[in-house]
Amino acid sequence: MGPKGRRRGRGARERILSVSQQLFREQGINRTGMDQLCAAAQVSKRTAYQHFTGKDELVAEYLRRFDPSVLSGVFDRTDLTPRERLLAAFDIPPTTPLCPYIAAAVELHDPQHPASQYARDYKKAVAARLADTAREAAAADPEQLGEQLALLIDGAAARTRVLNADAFPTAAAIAAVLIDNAIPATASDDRRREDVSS
Amino acid sequence: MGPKGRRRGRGARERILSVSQQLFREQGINRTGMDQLCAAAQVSKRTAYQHFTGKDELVAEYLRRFDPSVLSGVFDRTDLTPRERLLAAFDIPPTTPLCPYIAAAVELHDPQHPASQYARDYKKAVAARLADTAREAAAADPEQLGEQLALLIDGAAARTRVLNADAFPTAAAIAAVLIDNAIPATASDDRRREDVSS
DNA sequence: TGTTATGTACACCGATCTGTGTGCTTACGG
DNA sequence: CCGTAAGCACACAGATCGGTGTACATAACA
Repeated sequence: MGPKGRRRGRGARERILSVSQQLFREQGINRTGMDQLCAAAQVSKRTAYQHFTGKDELVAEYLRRFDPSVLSGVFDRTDLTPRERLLAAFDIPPTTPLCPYIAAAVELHDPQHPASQYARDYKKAVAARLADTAREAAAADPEQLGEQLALLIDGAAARTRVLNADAFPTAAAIAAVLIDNAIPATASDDRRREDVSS
Repeated sequence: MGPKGRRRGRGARERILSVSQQLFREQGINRTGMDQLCAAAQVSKRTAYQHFTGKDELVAEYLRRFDPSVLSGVFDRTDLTPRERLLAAFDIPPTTPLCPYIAAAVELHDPQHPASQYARDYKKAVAARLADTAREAAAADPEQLGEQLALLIDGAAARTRVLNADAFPTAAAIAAVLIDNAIPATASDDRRREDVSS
């Protein structure tokens, strides 16, 4: 239990979760078998099932490893004004096949599945964070703006997947309109970055 | 080939496609086996594979049976002004588990799959129809508005699925803002239906 | 009457899936 | 040095999957 023993594979559990990030995103959850996953993680199947009671638990745990990079990565940028932070949420699609939460909800197809429940919680949390930031930016109705921006993000993610083309710029354009409409022009930052290209 | 013979099951093909609509939507594509599907359609598996070369073809064909009810159902309403038609596209979520095109793209997970390709075509067609209607409504940039509204619809669909709560009202609110911004107030119809409740 | 589609019933194939059972190896801790 | 625990290799169970092969039944048309 303590941080004593255990050296063999230097953290089989970590390796399993690590390759889960890769394989579940690249191939999908259903199309990634435990055999392949364990082989890629250089872990025996027996060991995997000693760390996770089943694939369901593994999938749920896999989903819980995204917040730090995505969610916090945007909202913790103190160098940006709240208004800029809201827009920055649409600049994160460098190599995103599809929001894994949406993918999991669709693939598992069971709202009661632990992973589906977590996906729901996560989406609510993102909307809440957006609402908080909107409130910081002195938006008229922060909750509504947060929910609207969250919908835009999901729409861009889904549409990017189906069309195989980046839909985030479109979403960002809508977001700009909504933000301008919701935040009074007398707000703290009305300095524009129009001509400050590059 | 001709419309002559064939009486046994009175259209096995139709029954197969009919239950596909139900089962693929209720249970998902991957979780619906051909055995179950054929049993529900009261069709022998052998017959099914004489009508469709494989499940892939069946899935693709299954997706092609939605346009009439959804797409045309909204755009062909001549009783509405173009502006109202754009908004009416967000009033169609009576019993929609999830847009089947998004679901298929995620579940099949192969952009080259016939069904995925059709999903792409369909989404483009919807955006084009929205753009046409936007042009009818004298929008400033019809293509952009069409793409934006399409994104809102997809966002509402995805979010409804993940959160298990209807997200179309939020999308409709955004749509109203975008439409008001894009269509000059001097357009043909500036009659409001604010107080005309029920 | 007989031919030809069309469909049925049902066993069956090989592949793949999640999950176990079993015995062997390795490394650390006393 | 020896016990213990973590891990490995590997076969295997049981289920389900997509898809086929085979033999038989029915109905329309000649």
